[in-house]
Amino acid sequence: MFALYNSNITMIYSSELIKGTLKTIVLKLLSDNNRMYGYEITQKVKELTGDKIQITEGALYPTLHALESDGLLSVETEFIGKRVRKYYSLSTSGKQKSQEKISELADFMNTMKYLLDIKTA
Amino acid sequence: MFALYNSNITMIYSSELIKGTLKTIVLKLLSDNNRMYGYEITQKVKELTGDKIQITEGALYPTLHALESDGLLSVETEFIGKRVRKYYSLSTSGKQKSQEKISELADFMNTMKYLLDIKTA
DNA sequence: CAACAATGCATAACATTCTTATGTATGTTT
DNA sequence: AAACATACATAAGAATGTTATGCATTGTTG
Repeated sequence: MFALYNSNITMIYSSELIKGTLKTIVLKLLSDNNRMYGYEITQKVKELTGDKIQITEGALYPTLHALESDGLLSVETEFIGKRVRKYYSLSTSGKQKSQEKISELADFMNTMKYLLDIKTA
Repeated sequence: MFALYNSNITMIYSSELIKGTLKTIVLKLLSDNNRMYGYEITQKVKELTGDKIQITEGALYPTLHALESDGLLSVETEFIGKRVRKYYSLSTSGKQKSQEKISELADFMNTMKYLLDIKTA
């Protein structure tokens, strides 16, 4: 099940665009999904964006740790066979923060789309 | 002449959102306006976004210098009385690059809006 | 079954790109 | 004359990514 824009063209965004949006993406996915683990998040984002947004592990794991130490996420460690898996879910304050960040980013996207479309001449 | 979203609420975006979009914003304004100087760009962005996006000088001037040294912008220095003013305009390769960056950012915005709206449940 | 790819976590060195602070100078308004 | 706006510039520091590396387990394929 896919939902892609320009799925024929594989255009991976230049990385600097992702900056500043990663936390919000993570919070959004967790607000929709109740609980997810790190690797799952990277795959979900790839899937939902048709490979356009690829979250690197070097970015994701520190971000998850930061959100956790801010009290926005709680963690449950589980073992799948011998392999560790860490499930993250939103805390109460995480749910609050999640809504705020999503609203802010959505608003920002509208403003940016307006800025990009406008002819100021 | 204004065009604001939520003009009653002054919500300045948390700064990290701007990251990675500044070059594109500058290129976009220059593709619409033929030539502009630095201070003018900061004011135009403020005006167009209803104060939501405020470009700091510490970010803008280094960006203009970088775009210039990449050959994307050309400069003309003028004096208004005794005060210096540096007008920037797109070079030929700058016009090309401008279109590319605008397309990429517009596409990214669509993808992000999709990501934010979706219910993955 | 051996090799390779995928799953799953983690951290460190480095790069990029902002913010904040500071500096210099001229022009305008109260 | 003080304050604010215009107009440029740069440097120290913070934030947040990439790239590289490491380790271990599980699934797939020739």
